[in-house]
Amino acid sequence: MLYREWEKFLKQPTILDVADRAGVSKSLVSLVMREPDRVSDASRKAVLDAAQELGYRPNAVARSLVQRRTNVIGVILSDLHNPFFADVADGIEDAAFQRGYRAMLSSGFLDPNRERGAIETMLELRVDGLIMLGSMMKVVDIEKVAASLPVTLLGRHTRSKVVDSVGVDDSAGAEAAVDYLVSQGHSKITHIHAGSAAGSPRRRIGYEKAMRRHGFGKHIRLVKGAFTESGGAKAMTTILESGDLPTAVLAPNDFAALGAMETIDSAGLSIPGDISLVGYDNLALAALPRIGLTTIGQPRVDLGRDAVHLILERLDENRESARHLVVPPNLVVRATTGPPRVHSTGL
Amino acid sequence: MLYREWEKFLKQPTILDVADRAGVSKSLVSLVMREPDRVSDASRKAVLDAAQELGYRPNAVARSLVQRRTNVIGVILSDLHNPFFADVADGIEDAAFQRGYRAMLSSGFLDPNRERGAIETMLELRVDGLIMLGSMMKVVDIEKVAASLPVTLLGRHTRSKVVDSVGVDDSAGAEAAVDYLVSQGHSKITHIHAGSAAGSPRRRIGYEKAMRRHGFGKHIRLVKGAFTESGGAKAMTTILESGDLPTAVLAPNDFAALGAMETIDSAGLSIPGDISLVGYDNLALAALPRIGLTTIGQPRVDLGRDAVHLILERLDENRESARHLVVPPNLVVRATTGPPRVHSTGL
DNA sequence: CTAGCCATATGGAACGTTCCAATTGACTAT
DNA sequence: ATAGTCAATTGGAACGTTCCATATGGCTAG
Repeated sequence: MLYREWEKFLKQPTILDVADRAGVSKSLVSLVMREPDRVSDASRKAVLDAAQELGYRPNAVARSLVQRRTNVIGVILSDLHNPFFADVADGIEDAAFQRGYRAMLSSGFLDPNRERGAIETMLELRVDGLIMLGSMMKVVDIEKVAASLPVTLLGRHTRSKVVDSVGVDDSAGAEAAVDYLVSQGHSKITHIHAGSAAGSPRRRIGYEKAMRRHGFGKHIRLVKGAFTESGGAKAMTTILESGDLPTAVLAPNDFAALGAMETIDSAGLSIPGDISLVGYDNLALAALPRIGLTTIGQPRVDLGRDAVHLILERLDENRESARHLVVPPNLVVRATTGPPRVHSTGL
Repeated sequence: MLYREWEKFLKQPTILDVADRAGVSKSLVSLVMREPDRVSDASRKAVLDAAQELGYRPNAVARSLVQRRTNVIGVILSDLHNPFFADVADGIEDAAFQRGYRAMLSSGFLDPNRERGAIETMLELRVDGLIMLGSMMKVVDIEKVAASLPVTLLGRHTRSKVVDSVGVDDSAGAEAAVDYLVSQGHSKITHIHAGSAAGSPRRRIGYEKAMRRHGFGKHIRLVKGAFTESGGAKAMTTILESGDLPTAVLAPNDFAALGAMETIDSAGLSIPGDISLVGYDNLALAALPRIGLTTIGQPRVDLGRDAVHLILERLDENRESARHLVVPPNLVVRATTGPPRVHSTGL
């Protein structure tokens, strides 16, 4: 038993040890592990018993080497702290597991260089596919990676011919928000946008489109902010100082909405009494007491599942051409929206 | 070039391809990759150039097989969504990377069975060490795992002789909270606890100890809640309905504090005017506008770093006996605490 | 009694590295 | 000239699996 006592951890038993003890060949043991049905009852029992007694555990490293396949899907999260990514990662792990794969997560630390390093590690580890959540890298660089393995870009849109993508229809989300506000009686709806940051342009387009569709083109008003709390706060300050108050504000995401909320609060105005506020992303914090932010939700777990399926289509079904999936978002109504005060209901 | 066109992805070049092209032996190539200094300048350049031209990337799977070491540390997060774990994971990835290791994250989905499965996968993958963040499993089961590799338990205390642990001094944190409240003039401080849930007993002990130390033993009051928002809300309701209001409440964690906050709000009482409130954990949400929760912070990144070091001590320095690290927490003062109203300042 | 078949089981090569003992050859000291 | 030294390099044996072509042996049909 302790025949190698000088080793800190006992040498793990191999398939050969099991074969010896069971009195069969290593090939048979291997077969029992992979396709138990193809083996006679007696052998199967002998092997299984021996494996049990020795505490044998297949060595995935050796298996991967000969199979040239690790059954691992690499996932690079640009930011571990983003709760949106955490949800998506859950969906990924789940879907991967059900198809016999494992997910290996790694953080990109919001830094393209560290992200690049994380990818390099994944490639050395020979993961079978790569899912990038909110990557900070340039698409051309990602396309180079896609020469070695299937890559899916999640949460970013692309028309690439080699990397797949799955994203949310940001335009539709913004439209839904405007539609809802209009249904509540709003017409003076201002949009804080985040410039050309990922996702923002499409949200802006949806906003403008919906405003025009409702005949409120003249009320379109865009204020530059950012995807951050302070970006939202500054933009809101600009709006308040302009003196021309809208009855509703559509923020580019929940963080910005939070900043706007703070600004409105400290100006002594009420939400939604004076101004209705809508965020985007439906982060967990949007549901917190005292916050209760109306926002646009994204089917996160579905996104994860879809990303895995895209990888597996290339791996197991030999798909060659890129696919780009777009899933629709949904509106989540909470406490920061309501009808505008009567005197401003227009008409 | 496309000599294997039928393959979806080009066969990756191996060390042999590089050796051929550089006109040297495979052993030399291997040496260049590992210890470039031991090779003549000419050979080094030839090999590096050849590798570059072929796009060679070392195969970590093959290397791991022969070295019987993967240079990967497995990390099981009981819950990906817990922002506390995300911070710690950051610290782990960072520290591991600096020591030449990679971290492989996996979620336990808050379910002991799935956690068990995640461990099994890690073991098959032959990770070199395992860090468990907030594990839901029994310590005896984890100790069995520790027979195969070094295991560090993080965020849970244990006296185990085989698994290491690193945790926060929960008792000291609760003491610090009480000390601060007393310094503000409070004496009627009530503690909502979470029964025997991980961490709660120590926090309660710290509370009681500090209360006695200040001579407020008679004001010790414990109300059973839980580590959840609803748990905090219910406990707070109990307190309010008792009619005997404390001037300050120490919640078992931030979520519970949030629930308590909601209850106090809807009772029409003010924070901190009527009741000061202290949480525990310093989650990101504690810093949000409108929330501004005073709470006990934990040095998360340090925790991660320490956990990695514990693993590496066993791996690289042959430590045999278990170590249990305890790091001190720190108080973060925000808006939910202040002096009690004058009429209740006691004396 | 022989041929053929089928289910079951086997040995050896391969996967892409690292490790180690052994080889080479230039140079130095005698 | 000869032996010794040293740096640089090499070939072959591992590592623990899977895969594949082949062997074994009992059974059935002629």
